[in-house]
Amino acid sequence: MPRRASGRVTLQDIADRVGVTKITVSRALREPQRVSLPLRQRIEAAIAELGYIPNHAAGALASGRSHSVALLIPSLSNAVFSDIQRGIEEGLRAAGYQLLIGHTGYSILEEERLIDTYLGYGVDGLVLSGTRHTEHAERLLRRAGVPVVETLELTPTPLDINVGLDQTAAGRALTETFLAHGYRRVGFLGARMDHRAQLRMAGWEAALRAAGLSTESCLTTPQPSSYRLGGEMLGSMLERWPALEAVFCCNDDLAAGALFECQRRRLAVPDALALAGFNGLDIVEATTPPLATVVTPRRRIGEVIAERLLARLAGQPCRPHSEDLGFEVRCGGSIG
Amino acid sequence: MPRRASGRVTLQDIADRVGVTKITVSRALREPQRVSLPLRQRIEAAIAELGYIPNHAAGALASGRSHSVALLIPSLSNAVFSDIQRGIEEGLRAAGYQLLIGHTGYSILEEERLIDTYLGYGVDGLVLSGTRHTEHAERLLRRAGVPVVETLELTPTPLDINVGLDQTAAGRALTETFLAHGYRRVGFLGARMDHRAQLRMAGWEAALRAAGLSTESCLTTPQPSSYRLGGEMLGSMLERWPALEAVFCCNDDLAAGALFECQRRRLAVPDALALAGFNGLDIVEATTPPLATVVTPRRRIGEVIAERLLARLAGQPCRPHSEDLGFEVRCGGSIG
DNA sequence: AAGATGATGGTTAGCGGTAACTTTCGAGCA
DNA sequence: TGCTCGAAAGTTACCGCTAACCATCATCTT
Repeated sequence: MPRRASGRVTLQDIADRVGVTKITVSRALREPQRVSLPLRQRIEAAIAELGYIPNHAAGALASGRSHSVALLIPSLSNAVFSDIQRGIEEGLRAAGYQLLIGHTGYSILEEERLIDTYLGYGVDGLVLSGTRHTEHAERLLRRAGVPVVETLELTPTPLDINVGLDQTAAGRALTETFLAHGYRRVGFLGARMDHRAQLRMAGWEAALRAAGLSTESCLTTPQPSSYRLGGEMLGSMLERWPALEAVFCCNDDLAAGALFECQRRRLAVPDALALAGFNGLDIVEATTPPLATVVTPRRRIGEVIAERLLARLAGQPCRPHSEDLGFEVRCGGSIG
Repeated sequence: MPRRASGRVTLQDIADRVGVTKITVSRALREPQRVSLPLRQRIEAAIAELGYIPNHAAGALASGRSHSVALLIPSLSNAVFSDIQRGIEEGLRAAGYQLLIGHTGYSILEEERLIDTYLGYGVDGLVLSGTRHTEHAERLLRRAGVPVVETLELTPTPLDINVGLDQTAAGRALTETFLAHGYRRVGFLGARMDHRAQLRMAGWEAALRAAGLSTESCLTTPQPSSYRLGGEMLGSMLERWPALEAVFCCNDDLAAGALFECQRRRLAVPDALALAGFNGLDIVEATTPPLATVVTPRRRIGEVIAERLLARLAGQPCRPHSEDLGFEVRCGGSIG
């Protein structure tokens, strides 16, 4: 009895070809040692010959496992997320899991939509950037019964697994480095102002408050970061607060843009103005002077996520918890 | 009869709750106008109350359509791909399609694996970066019966839809711009050396050959591009070919790294050395001087991909073809 | 008033796999 | 020789959903 004419090759086609039942073919693929060698070889030959593509939708439906994990990231062009992705992917691949990616564009609504989609495909785990989600998304996640990782920032109330670093402490530490070098008028320059940027800014404020200094010189925008924007915003800040001695930019891109603007204005860094960024991307070492920054352990975060996820997928239970992987303040040459 | 205790909420649970059959619930979701208003409202209430997550794996299995499209990209951190992604996503979302992303790390083997995975999930379309694939991948794609887009570069033998630009012509045009400005010793600096980098290099060679000039000053590496690497490689080139007048870097990151290195060496750009990159990313306008580059219509490429894909998904047939969206050479200030 | 019509909802049969149990059969052992 | 046992393959049922067809009933026709 022929299968639907148009359709793709199924297990049944392979089975017919070899003269066995489809469960045997299924086993030859998933548990080869359970099928005798000669038969297995004939099955493999038939698979190659007919060009069989396993239907994961069907497999996931029947077994409840898909051997894939979804990672939802706010931005594709931000190197922060690509480092984390690499760490996760490397760990998962070794265990036979595929990493699927979704792009949220910093929108928790879009995140919700993707959570729904990927859970609907039956992914075995989910990694989210950040700890803020829609109410509906949290409900979905709780009911889903799969391990969920929230990453980058830390939260006292993790949904499940939380791996990251204390963004506020990092912002504070960097600001205190400025203070330790004698700077007093330290501004904050922020773009996008997603939750992590807000936390860093809170750290900046806390450090200044603790030192009894003004937190007035603060310029933020919801626009996405770019080199151009960093330059423009630095211009605005200098115009508005000419006595500014140092600027903490909420990420490296903005800081680099600010540095380029200083170069155009022939404003010496760090003598006339000190600068710092956040993340420790490639560019901070390329500029002259190298930029001060907070180096975040992104690769390591990805690796730890993969480890924790695999442990859970292997059946190891654990209760919600946070892991703080720390950070490192680096002075570069832009704080002097 | 109770459903499995542990499991998630299914259509049947909603149906039981409301007192109808599951097909009615299914219709309420997919074709609301086919279900009477009062009943629909009761169904919607039950869905909200019980927290139903549709199982797309099952839906895709039963219907053969998943309302999702996969995009496979070589690198997450490269802004080139994020621009394309944005263009595609915007177009697809309006039509109710989800864009799923896979990361190949410039490996066609990994690409093959992801093609297999996503086809196995029943995606309705596939967008690939580049035109080179494994033999097995091409076989899978041909059999899959879904629209396939190859993008960025052009090929005389597209699998299906091909949208991009002529990388060789672009490399040649940029090199000819150097020549038009009187430069004679024009080097090529390339990293990663994926297929597109090779095509650009071929354009550089062709332009120099046509002008009867030497193609000796060429330095390439399989390492991934970075600012640091651009600086280091420029150093090597200057050491080896001190008389070099201009360098065509195979992308903007390398060019920026090279420019930073020139600044460190107090080598005036473009007076002592001219530089150019490729792609037209944000950074080329941020540096001093702005970098010469080839601006590629990435966003537009993404939009056109979405258009073509949607036309095909709506049933409009078409035979394999290529679309050339062109490019624009921009001199910045680094060619003088 | 009888049949045609359209709106609404139900029935049946799968999509392509896998889990769990069962059958078959030859080897090993007392 | 009779029995147990394990390896190898088969049977059955079902995962959650949708296509295609069918049943029902109020509303129109003429």
